[in-house]
Amino acid sequence: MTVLRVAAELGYVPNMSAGLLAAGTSRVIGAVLPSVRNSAFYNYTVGMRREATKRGFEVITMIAETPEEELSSVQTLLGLRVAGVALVAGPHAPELHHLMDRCGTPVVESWGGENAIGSGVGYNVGDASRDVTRHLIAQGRRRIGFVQISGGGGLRYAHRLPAFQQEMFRAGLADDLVLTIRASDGFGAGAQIINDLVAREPRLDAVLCPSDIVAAGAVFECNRRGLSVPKEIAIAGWGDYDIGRQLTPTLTTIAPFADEIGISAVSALLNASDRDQSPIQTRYALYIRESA
Amino acid sequence: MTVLRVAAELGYVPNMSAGLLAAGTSRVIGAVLPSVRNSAFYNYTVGMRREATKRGFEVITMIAETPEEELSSVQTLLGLRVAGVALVAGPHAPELHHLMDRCGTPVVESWGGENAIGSGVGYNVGDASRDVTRHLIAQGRRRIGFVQISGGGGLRYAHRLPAFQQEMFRAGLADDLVLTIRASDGFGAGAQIINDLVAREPRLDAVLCPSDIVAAGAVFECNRRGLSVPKEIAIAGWGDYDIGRQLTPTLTTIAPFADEIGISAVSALLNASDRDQSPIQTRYALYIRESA
DNA sequence: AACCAGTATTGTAGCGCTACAATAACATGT
DNA sequence: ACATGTTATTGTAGCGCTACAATACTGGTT
Repeated sequence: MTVLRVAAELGYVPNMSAGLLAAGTSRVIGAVLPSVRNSAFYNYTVGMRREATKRGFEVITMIAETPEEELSSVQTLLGLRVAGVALVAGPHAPELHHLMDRCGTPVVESWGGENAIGSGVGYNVGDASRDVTRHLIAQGRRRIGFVQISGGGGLRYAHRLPAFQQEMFRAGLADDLVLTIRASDGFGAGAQIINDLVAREPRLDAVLCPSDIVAAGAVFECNRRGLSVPKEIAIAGWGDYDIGRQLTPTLTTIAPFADEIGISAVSALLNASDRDQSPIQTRYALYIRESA
Repeated sequence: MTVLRVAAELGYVPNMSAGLLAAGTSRVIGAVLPSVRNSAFYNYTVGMRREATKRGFEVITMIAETPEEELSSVQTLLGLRVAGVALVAGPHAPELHHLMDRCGTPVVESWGGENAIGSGVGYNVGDASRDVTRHLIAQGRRRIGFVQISGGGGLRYAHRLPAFQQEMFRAGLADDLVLTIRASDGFGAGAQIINDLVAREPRLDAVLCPSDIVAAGAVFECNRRGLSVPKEIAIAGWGDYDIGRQLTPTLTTIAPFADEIGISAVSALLNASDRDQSPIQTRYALYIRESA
């Protein structure tokens, strides 16, 4: 036993490469993230780490902003012979599908569900979108604008718009007040969307934003214009970010329970033996606060 | 050559463990981050990836929220026999120093500088703090509150308070309006600090916040109280986060050029052969905007 | 004392590569 | 034709571990 003490003293760390090479399995799982600027992805990693630690695994993450970077990250991870790869839904390099099919390493794709690579984990974005829309309609809002995100992130939320339009149609309301912004716009988009939507519909009385960040930007712009939220206009966010709780008014939003996605992703990865390919649904909630 | 095509077709990825074991070196560098909830750390990883890619390396990151997690992350990375380890300044597990000393793997510690493990990379936090303080004093502010962060993150900013106090003393002003908040408080801290500081000094005319997030919270609280920013009270942030540009008023802040820290960290790691242990100073800037 | 099942110990092949030695093929000069 | 230098090809040891076979010890039976 004392040999271990001395070993530790000397800074010895077992060579995982060798161990892995000999044993053929490692206790490391790899996650590829498309940027980590928002707390949702952060919570996702927290969930992954919690579940992984519980089962004696470690999580290493690689950040990839483009499909090409994602592919090369996955190759690195596969080269390291990780026990599993956790992907996030989004546009993938075409080779990636092929690679994951043949490599034999378990994969999950989170935040998407639909025709995922490997098993899918995510919450029902369509239902969530329906919930917010119904809530706004029930409030008596009639001219509701919808803002969607283009580019990579947009893919994760493909079901939002159809669900919105379906609900609007069912209520006999116009569902064409739709605006598309670039994914990277951050807070700055908020001002833009209020300008554009008001220009198109002066009597605009609600906006459904793709994230709390955009929603916060929209609230700032409404303040500048002297438009009162929620009296004259309702603003709904998405993602339950910190800022939504602190803003005046606090933001009504969809909370995606991102940590549960992480937990389920790791579980799916490590139970990949039982070929239960049915997508895992995680929970979400509509938090009704002051802004809508 | 066609064999490579077939190999790729079959989803073959070279086993890095084997290659590493044989060659003794990998082209992967490992970074350990203490959470990635703010854009500063994100930009840091962007810089690291840019520089690493340029030199033909990959970056894998592990997130560790406690010194123990950090230690175990480093062990995993060392087990993987990465080419270098990039740490972020903060409280480390005592074993970590010892481990890094003996393991022979190059290390850098970023965001700190002072008595770093391995080579240090960071900007001069003291100078930055001095700059903001001088700016506030030059504006005619006299009763300036200073908010610091306790816990892990606080260590990265240890030089802020002394620099502030030095400048205040030099200007003949009271330097004891100091408040300490917990690192994790986010936006919520903003309200708290305005309450506490005003209670201690009703004629408070400026606050130096530890982050733009806290500063934004403070601005929100001032709005609620009907305190006009910057007319009655100046609010300075730190970190140049997105929100600071979008808030009304926009936030005066310190921009740390985090991507440069990342670039320098990777350079230091890969040039570790030349034992140039002198800390690397990266740039920063005081962005004077509306709030102060 | 001889036997056997059960347990602890030691020894060794081999994981998939890379580095480099050994060898083969070739060009050049006398 | 042969020696010599130069480049291309092939072969092989070994990186640090793990899995498992081989062997050495137990203690309880007959």
